[in-house]
Amino acid sequence: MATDPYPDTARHAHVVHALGARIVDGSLVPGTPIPIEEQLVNELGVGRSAVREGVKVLAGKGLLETRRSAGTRVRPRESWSLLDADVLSWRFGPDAQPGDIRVLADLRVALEPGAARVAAERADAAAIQRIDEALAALHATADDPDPFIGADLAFHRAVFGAADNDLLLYIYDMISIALRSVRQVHTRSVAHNKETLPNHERVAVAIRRRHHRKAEEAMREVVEVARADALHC
Amino acid sequence: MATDPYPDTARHAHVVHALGARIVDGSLVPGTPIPIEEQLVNELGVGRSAVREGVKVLAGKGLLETRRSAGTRVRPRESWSLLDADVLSWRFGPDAQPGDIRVLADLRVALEPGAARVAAERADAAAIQRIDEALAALHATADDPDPFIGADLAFHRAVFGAADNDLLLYIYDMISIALRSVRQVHTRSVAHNKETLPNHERVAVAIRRRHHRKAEEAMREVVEVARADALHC
DNA sequence: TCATAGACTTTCATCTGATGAAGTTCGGAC
DNA sequence: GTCCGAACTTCATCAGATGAAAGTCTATGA
Repeated sequence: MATDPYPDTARHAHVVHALGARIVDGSLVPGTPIPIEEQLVNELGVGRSAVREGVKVLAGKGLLETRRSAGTRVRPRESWSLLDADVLSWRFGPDAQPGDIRVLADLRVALEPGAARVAAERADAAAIQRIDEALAALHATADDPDPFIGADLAFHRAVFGAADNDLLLYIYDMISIALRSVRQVHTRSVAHNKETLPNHERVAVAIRRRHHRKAEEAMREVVEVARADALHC
Repeated sequence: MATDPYPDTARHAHVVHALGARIVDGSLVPGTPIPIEEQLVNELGVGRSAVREGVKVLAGKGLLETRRSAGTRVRPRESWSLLDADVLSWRFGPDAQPGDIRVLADLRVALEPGAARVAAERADAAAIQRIDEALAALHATADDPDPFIGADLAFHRAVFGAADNDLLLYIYDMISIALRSVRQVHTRSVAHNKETLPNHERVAVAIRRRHHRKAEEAMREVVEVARADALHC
């Protein structure tokens, strides 16, 4: 059952990861019963408590469903907590599906312009300053593909933070988990990076001026370009 | 420790709910250690296994953190899985904070216009038909405040469904959990309901015609009105 | 042949006790 | 006053026992 990223400690976390990853990547099909507790104990080399705790965690994320005496089965995909950090990292692993890349890119297009708009409505001085700082970092790293990714993520996070909405920020953080894994989506050439700077600048300026329409449009430009890049590769 | 919605069975679920609700409503402050296992066993009237399984589930949702020999403590709010179905239902209970209503209304403004836009880009014939059916149900229940709420939620869900993006749909389903609880956000007068019909209609028509700009604008109108209503009350 | 009641089996649910490991605390030596 | 270590606290995990509920099989009667 693959390698074990949790050597001695955190046995129950090992169970969570081992089963969770196999469910999300499709090895364990929804509706199918998973091996019985005793067999998991043998396969995973942990005690029954650890198995049960792990299974309960996955049930809490909507991936599993236990029924007394009827076994434990994988729940249908509609029940999964798709924006759970673990579920996302299992899904957007090193080799994510092309379809998932599209989902991610579309989600940004659907979400980020609106978030920029609300940010322009709600941003206070401190939030605006954080955006400006993030923008400066963006400019500073434009020649450096690797740090630029982090600066880019930080910029977008600053925008979401300015909207003063914890649910929105949470959504961004989850997107960002996925983005970071499938870094191709964000790994553009230096030329690409420089091209996107003016758009980012326009986002920051528009928010600073509380111009929600312009903030939204500028952000749309940013994420549309990112989507085109992502789908092109 | 409040009443028990889980009488005999599902002991661990009782633990999850009892602790989770108290964490999210602020009774248990982040950073504070919660009672030790033995005490929880006594307070909650369940065995140690049930307590441990429940605590693990909450840890999986980012609400708790256990450290061997150092107790179990409430994690900072930034770590919570804010879009988890349980966390949302604890937060947006019968008496949600006014600030949370604002967060919800803003989130819709940030999200739904963009979702409608992507829906207009991606909708296939079946999705468009589902939207039309939902629109018909909306018209049919306009005089009936209670069924109208359901029809409204169904319409918006159909729009999100048309975007062919499971993450987006998941986000909507979570929003919908919150909306359903704080139904004031959606409980408008019959007059209000009738006023909003043309806007919904415009959303449906724009998506049918693949006109993303109009779909977005119409949806913005819908959620801006809803926000104004929600913040006004 | 077929339907059905009841015994049997499987499998999760829970409790309990025992052992271990890793922080915490506190006293004592210097 | 500072540092070391022993005692203590508290979670981590295993193992065994009991229970409950759902499915399965079988024998019986029509």
